[in-house]
Amino acid sequence: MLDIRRIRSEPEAVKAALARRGIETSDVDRVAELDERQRRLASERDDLRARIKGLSKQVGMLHKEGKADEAAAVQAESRDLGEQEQALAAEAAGIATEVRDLLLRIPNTPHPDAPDGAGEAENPVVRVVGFDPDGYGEHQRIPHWELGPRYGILDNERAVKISGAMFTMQRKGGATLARALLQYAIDRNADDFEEVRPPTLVTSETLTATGQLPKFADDAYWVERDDLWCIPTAEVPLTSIHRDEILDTAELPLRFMAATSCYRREAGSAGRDTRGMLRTHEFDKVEIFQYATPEQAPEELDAMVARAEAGIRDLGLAYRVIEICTGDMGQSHHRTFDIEVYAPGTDQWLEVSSVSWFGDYQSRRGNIRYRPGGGGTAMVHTLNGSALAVPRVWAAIVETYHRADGGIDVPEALLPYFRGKTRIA
RNA sequence: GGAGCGGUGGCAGAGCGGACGAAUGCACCGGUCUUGAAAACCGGCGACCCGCAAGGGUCCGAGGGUUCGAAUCCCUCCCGCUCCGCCA
Repeated sequence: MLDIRRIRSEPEAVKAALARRGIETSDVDRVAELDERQRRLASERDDLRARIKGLSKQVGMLHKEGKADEAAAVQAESRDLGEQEQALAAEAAGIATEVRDLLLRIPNTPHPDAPDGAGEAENPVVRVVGFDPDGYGEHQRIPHWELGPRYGILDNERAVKISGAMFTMQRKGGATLARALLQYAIDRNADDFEEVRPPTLVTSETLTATGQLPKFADDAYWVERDDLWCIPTAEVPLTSIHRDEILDTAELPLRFMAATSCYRREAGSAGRDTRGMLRTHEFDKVEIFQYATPEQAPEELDAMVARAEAGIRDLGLAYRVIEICTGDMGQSHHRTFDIEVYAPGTDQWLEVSSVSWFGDYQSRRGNIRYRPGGGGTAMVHTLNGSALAVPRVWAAIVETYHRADGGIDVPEALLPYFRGKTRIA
């Protein structure tokens, strides 16, 4: 959520920033106009309320002095004002709600350094690491959706029987691999991030704080009977850990990580990437997250990208880092870097991590504050990123580590999690 | 799910229709004293909105209602605790 004061004081700058996303910005004007009206009404209401308070005190005093008829006259006057006051209050409250509803739907402004672009195709590649297009053998050019069934480590036919399209099931070494990747990602970030096992069913308030609601309700699974939502990412519960709290500035940055299942309806992409593990309704991911001061945020963003990157690199996979351009950014994002792993069998760069700085967009929604020096409170900044999202890394490993003579090796970094085995299959 | 009790400032906790944004204690900040610290004493100390300011307003779990006036009374909901029921 953008700061209403910023919209008041520099509406044109806000609109210019939003326009870089290629979106229509008339809502900003609408908000400014409604806000102005709301404040005027609220101010009139405040004056009335102050008069009523004064009159009420008089009534109390007059009663004590035994002047009952004078008191009755004042009461009558106050009652009239009360009716006016209620009408004004109702109107102001209605407009305030309207302003908030609009604000919740206006996306974050991109960071000045975020690259301009109309969409995905214009995301600049920041660096490519470990990639040699000619460095792969024929045996590595087989997609994981063929290798998986061949070695009995991926059984999507039965997953579909159990849960329907776009659900997957790993078995044997494939299941071990999926779990090992989570453990691996947790272990290598445990130096700086507190491990959390958060709830994965959350309330609407929680899903609103991070930005999925109200605009993207169709993308999430909803448990209607209890009005709870399945999290699309651990970002959601982690961000709300300190919702409606004022954080101790000395403790910032405050870092958390969690391995959870993530649930996505993929409503807009039915029929796309339906094979294998490229796009699934349910998958596991280790998320790293932090609350930081605005001063700390830029370097923490770089540090989180470096962590996510190192996790992929140390698995022996080729990857590239891209920066997300203004036209491709998520609603809540201020600045974002993605890491894409190279999967030789499918011959694709697969997004396996997205690391973002949200500014105070989420913390304003969630009312998460700290006390900067010099008094008062301010919104903290939030940052998060996938340390490792399992399915696509799984796919890249299975394809990359397929041996010419058959079988799939365990990447060296994962050996500690394979109970002495050196083969996934 | 049923019954009972409860939700007040960073924490504990009083207030139960009128001058209450709210006693008191702890914590915290500043000062006096001290070589320094502790103790003691003095002072300060919630968040938010509008306003250049003076000042005004909102907030006692949330939302409605009663009243001239609600932290205080009534209703609904949410959360917590205790007991019962059910149950990995």
